[in-house]
Amino acid sequence: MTKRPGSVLAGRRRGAETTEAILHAALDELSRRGYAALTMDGIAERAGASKATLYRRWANKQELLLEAAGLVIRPIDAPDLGDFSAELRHHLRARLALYDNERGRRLVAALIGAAPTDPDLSDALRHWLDGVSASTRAIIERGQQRGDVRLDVDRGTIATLVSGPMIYRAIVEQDAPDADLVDQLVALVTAAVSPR
Amino acid sequence: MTKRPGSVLAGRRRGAETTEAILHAALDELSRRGYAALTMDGIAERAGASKATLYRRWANKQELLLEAAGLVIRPIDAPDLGDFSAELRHHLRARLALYDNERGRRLVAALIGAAPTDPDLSDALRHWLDGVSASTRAIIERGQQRGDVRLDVDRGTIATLVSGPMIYRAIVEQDAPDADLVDQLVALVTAAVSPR
Amino acid sequence: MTKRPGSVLAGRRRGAETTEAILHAALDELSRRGYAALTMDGIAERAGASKATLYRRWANKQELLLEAAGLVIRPIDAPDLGDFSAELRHHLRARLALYDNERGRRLVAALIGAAPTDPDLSDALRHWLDGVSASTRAIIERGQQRGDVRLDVDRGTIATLVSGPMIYRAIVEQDAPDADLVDQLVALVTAAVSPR
Amino acid sequence: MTKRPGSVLAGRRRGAETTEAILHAALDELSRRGYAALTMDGIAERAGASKATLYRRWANKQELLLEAAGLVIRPIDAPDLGDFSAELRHHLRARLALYDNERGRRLVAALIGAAPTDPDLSDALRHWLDGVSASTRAIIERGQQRGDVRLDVDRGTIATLVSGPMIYRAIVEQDAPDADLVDQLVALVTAAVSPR
DNA sequence: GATTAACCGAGACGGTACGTCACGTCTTTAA
DNA sequence: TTAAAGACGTGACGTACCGTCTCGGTTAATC
Repeated sequence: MTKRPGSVLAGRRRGAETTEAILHAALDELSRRGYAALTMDGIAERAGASKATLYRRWANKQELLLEAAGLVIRPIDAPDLGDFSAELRHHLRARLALYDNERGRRLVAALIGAAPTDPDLSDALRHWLDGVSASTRAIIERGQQRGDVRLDVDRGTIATLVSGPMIYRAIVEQDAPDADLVDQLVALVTAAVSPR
Repeated sequence: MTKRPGSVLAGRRRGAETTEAILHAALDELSRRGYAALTMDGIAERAGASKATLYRRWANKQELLLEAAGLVIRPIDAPDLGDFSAELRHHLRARLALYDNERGRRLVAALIGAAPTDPDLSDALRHWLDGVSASTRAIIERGQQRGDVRLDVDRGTIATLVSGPMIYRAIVEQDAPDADLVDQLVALVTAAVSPR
Repeated sequence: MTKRPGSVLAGRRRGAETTEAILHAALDELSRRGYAALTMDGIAERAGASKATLYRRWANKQELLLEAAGLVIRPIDAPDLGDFSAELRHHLRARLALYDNERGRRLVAALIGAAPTDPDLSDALRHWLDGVSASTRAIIERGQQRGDVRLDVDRGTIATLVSGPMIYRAIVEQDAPDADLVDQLVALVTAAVSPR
Repeated sequence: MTKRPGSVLAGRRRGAETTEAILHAALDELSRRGYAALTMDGIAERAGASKATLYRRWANKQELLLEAAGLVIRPIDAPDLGDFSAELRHHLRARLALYDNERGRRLVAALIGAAPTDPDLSDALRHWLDGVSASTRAIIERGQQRGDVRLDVDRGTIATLVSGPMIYRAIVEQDAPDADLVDQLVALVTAAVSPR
């Protein structure tokens, strides 16, 4: 019997592992069977969890997917390398990792496809996006401070200009963007924004 | 018992008006209630048709949506205007119509989101895409023949470079791309591809 | 031009062969695939006719089935043989033909099963029944006139008494009533109704 | 992830009240609207349950109806009363309850009508039948042991002889068999099977 | 022999019920 | 207290059959 109410760690406590197992199960199901076949029952079964546990942690399917996506879609840094072209190339190459596998592409496609319908998803997508865009804008800004980049270019547009083709290649053309695309992109943008 | 014709043209013909009513009902529902709320029953009811009639024409929801999308997503021409920048600007501005309303953006987002899962949708998307890309490539080719555009630029990459930001703005940033974006895009690309 | 509205009979006549083909197709389908699988489309196809032709002749499925049943369920005569037992035996043996095959049993079962729901069917069933019952009652009446049968027996009850077990064996026990059952039935009834 | 019990008794139990509500709803619908108008949606709605719940318990409409029928069609006892005629009369009168209302007659008619098509239904019908027949045979056997009934009568045939007219009156003639029919039946059978 | 009206096969159509499946909620038992 | 198991209401899916309706084309009675 010996009830021990004072004990802080009463009850279960295994929560973190379960959460991770569920998130990975979700990503597994996504890459194996595709977005359309993603079901909460399927994720629960693969995770060895119960559906109630899923709903205890996330309000609905979208929220779970969103957090799972966060495991894959990580912020990408943009270190100061002293040269605009080098920085941009470095940054864009770092982005390739997300798209070089079917799972990543499916994940991003799913987010984009569902976003116009789901406000939460939409917000999250926009937030992730802002981060990515911020890196690019920072690179441009440093370039402008250095004198590598003309002062009259619009940083937001340039950010859109480099992000667009990456996602377009990955999601619409459904092919992995590669170093070659990055290089051409860097060359074109560099030519366009260089002073004179 | 009469002679058995077995002819190809026997029996009542499918009503073209019904088909159109259904397709428009689908687009209506899409723009009013969003992709997630799209139901075959809903479309049938709005069209004044029966669900059986829908399934007589299309094997499933995706196929119907696909054809409905075809009504909105039309090929965009790229006439010869004698000048690279002018042609590109004209072409990109023509594309804006698709994205300047919620319905068009939702439609394209839905297609992109569902494509990685559905092979038919994927094919259709790719086909539409090829058409759009072909227009852009033709503009670049004419520019190269005129001498407006350097000969060493990769036409496919340029096509991706201009298509990407348009869709990115519309679908990911969820905002209508406007004449301003087009102008900046044209300026940047022109600067990048101009000889010397 | 010469419009002649007065003319009553002009135009093609309905084909008797088609009607028969349809009725036989219905019976075919019934014996092959059972009542539950009976569909108007199926009957039409087997008959090489069109559904419209079926509905031109019969208002609905029940009516068609009813007429088809009439081909199988024929009135059974009860000739005067000069002896009550002989007449009853003769009559009941004549009834066996309807039940000695799966089709007949299914048909009667279908009629009986559907009758409580469908008033028309119910009427038709009752009409057929009255005929059968009338034969039995006539046999009993002749027996009473001859002195073979007691005058105080209720003819209707005796009719029910002999009809009941036949149908019961066929439809409920789902077995063909045979000469043996008839003989036992005749013996029992004869014993029960004989004078003294 | 916790220990996986895999135990047989885990999870929410099926509500017995729900099951009963559904069965009664089915019988309600049957007696109110008839067999042909019986729909799973209708039953679900009347029971305040969902269609999914119906299909969780029964594989299809037939199986549900079958179990519902079991609530109405109960085994009928045949106690030893020391006298053949009295026992037979008692037993047959007990059977009247099933047929003295529209619902019971419709139910039995539906079972009989559908049985030739559906093997499960057929088995169930036969099983119920065997029970009823067994009671009658037991009555006859006791009669034979007492000397009330001749030893050379076939018990099975007598059982058919008394069951047949009851059902015939109820289902084919579509009228409630009453005490009068029972009395006449008893009188006739007694006369037929009495020694001498 | 030409006209013409009804017939015919094919099959589309609006309805309605079927049986399935996933969502998100809930209850039960065990740890 | 937290978990797995799984029942539950809801509502969409895609299928099947009913009885009705066009559509061309055929056939037989009347002119």
